[in-house]
Amino acid sequence: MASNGAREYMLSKSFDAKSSEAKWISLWEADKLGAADVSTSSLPYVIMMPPPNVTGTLHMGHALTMSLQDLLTRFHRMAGRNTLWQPGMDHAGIAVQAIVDAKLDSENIRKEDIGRSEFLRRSWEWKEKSGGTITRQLRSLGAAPDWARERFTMDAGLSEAVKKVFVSLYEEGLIYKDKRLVNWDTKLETAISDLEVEQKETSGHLWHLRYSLDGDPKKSLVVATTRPETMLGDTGVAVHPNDERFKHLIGQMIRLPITGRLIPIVGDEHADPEKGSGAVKITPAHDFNDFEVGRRHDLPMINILNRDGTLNENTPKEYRGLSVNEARKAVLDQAHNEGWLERVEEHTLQQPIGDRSKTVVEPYLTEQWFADAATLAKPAIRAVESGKTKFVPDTQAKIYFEWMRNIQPWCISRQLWWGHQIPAWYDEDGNVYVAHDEKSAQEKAGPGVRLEQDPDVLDTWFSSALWPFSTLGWPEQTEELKAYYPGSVLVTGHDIIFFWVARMMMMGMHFMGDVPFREVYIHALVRDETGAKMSKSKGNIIDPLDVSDQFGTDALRFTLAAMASPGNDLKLSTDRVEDSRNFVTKIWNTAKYIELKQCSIDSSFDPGGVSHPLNIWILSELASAQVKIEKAIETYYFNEAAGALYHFTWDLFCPWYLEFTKPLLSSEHEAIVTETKATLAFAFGQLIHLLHPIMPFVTEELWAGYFCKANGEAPGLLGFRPWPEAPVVNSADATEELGFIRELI
RNA sequence: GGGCGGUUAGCUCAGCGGUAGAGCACCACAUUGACAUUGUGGUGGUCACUGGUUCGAUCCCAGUACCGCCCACCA
Repeated sequence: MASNGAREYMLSKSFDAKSSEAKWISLWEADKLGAADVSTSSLPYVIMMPPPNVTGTLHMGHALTMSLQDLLTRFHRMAGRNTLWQPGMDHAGIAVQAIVDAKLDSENIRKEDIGRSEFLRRSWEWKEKSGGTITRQLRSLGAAPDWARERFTMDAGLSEAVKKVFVSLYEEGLIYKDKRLVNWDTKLETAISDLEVEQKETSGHLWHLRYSLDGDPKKSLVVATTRPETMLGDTGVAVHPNDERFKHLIGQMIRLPITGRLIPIVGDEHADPEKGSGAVKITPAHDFNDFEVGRRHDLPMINILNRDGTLNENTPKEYRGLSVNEARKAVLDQAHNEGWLERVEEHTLQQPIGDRSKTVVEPYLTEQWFADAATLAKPAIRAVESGKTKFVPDTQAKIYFEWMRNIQPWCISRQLWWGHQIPAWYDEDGNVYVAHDEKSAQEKAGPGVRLEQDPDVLDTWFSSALWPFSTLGWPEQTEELKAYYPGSVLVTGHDIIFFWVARMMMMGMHFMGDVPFREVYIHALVRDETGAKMSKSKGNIIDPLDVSDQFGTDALRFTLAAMASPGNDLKLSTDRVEDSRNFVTKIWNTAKYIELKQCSIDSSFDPGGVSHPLNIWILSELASAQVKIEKAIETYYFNEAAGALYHFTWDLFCPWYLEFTKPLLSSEHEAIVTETKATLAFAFGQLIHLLHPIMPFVTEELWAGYFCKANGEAPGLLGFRPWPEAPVVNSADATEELGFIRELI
């Protein structure tokens, strides 16, 4: 090494995040940093990336979850594990269909006119474009999964898994067709699951309607309703069997206004004497409670709605084709004019809204495919009870249990085109043949029978539920499946415990006989400044790429890690990111100082042989910081790992140690100078390793830009290097001085 | 109605049985010294409230208030 002090700076004045990021992103990929090696014997470490939807762009929540997963993967890779971070994307059935629908709308094209195959072609086109955007964005967050293994939920292989699972569950009686009320999205014209319905508080009215008894128009009964238009489908009125006011009326008939239909008064405990008027109208085809009452009393079920939510041919002529709101007004007008509108009250109610379409959801009587979730849930519940899968933080397990123990049948069919078409065929008599493909369906049906495939597709979450094993090649018994199932940890937000975690647990237990992952780390949701969930429709998205452009990806990642304390949602402020950016700069300048002092890493450096108390001190502080960091990462206390790195660097290493090295390095004792230079280089080199999982870019840059060059080593990726041992120092001879230093600081 | 979480400095948040912490903001001082994307020092807190356990509680327990979220239901 040159010792004339005239050597030029190798490190630039400041860290240029943008160009550095571009460089390392492509180098990591070229050198296959993320590649899992199924043939190695080292212990696997597996994270299944929650596949982002192919819709739109990544948001701050993605930035958080991806940063944490990347951090974990990098840490465990350096620690010698055979890591697989499995990337991919989800076809997001409803979301994509809604987007393609909207584009068609804007071109004044009806999807029925272009047909299913053209619609699918356009959807794939969207997928290619949007999916490319997302993987680019993922890369720019520093994510280095095993890109060669990228999967899409509608890949041939994954579709194969979906068919296999459907057929097999059907044959086991765990998938069945049933005619019952489902939540119906009137805009997208499809069934959706309970989970896809949001309740939105709206102000409305409670209308009291007076119905006359048949044959005795002087006697009447008042019912209260928030939805008067549904009376066109009423088939009864219920009163509580013990309600003294009404019990004598049970069994009598009412002449329903407008339709003139005769409907019975029934006694049912659903009627709450305290609520409304005490008598409740029963619309079995358009209300979940009324459906049950209708079943108990064998009332007819009259569907009054078309698929688009307008009134159908089961209503009087003048009502047909009206929207629900128009029909409501018309019913009320008529009631007012005819004198049976008793009174009106203000009333707030929860209106069901489809989470994708943001339009009204109607309970709708249709035939749909259901999965027997209660049966599938049982082993999945036991797996968490017995600790085969652990939730972190463990309070999240309660939420899982609560839902799983009260789980309802899962409506898995959707009246969409984009998705996995249901592998069921019907003959002309409506008999159903569930089979892997048309050929085997034909075999089941017999020769010459005309078959038509079910036009519906499966709920997106049906294929996502298989992700932990379908991505590994299942149903083939691949090497990957053997090596990488079950996964180590699933990292996700609490908003999809029900949607996804629960269903992966069910499918994993059923088809693999084992849990899909040993731990579920539930991280915070990133919220906006008011604490509201960020969402496109609210327009409160903070784009992580903007933040990373402004402050650098390392700064963003460090901020997210520092804020990721378990259990709490986090409200992101750019002040914090700015501070992290300053931290990156601090690290950069530290490296420049070390370079200026011409320190270089000596691979034979032995921390135990260091004798100057200051050098012993910093190495022992480094060791204790390192232990903290390792423990914090292993227990998912990312905030503590980030905090320990920050504290060590900014409160100990820079202001104290670095400052003290200034006089030491001008010492006349060459041994002290040599030892101090070596310790500086060693400690900082080690620090770069410890920082790498959180801040991959600046650490790679420093490793290659200074440390490798200074040592004449071939620059290898820092990400491939082994996680260092914590230094062990021999402090026996310096106990007093160490005590003094610690006291001082 | 059921469940979960929160309440700590002006702001965003850590901490957690033994003189209350960070960053930002604010104030003062420093400056071509690795670093102005800086350094040093400072202002600022009945740790929501009320009881209890304890030698000692911001921390544990019980309750109250307010805030947020999830689930269910509302004629």
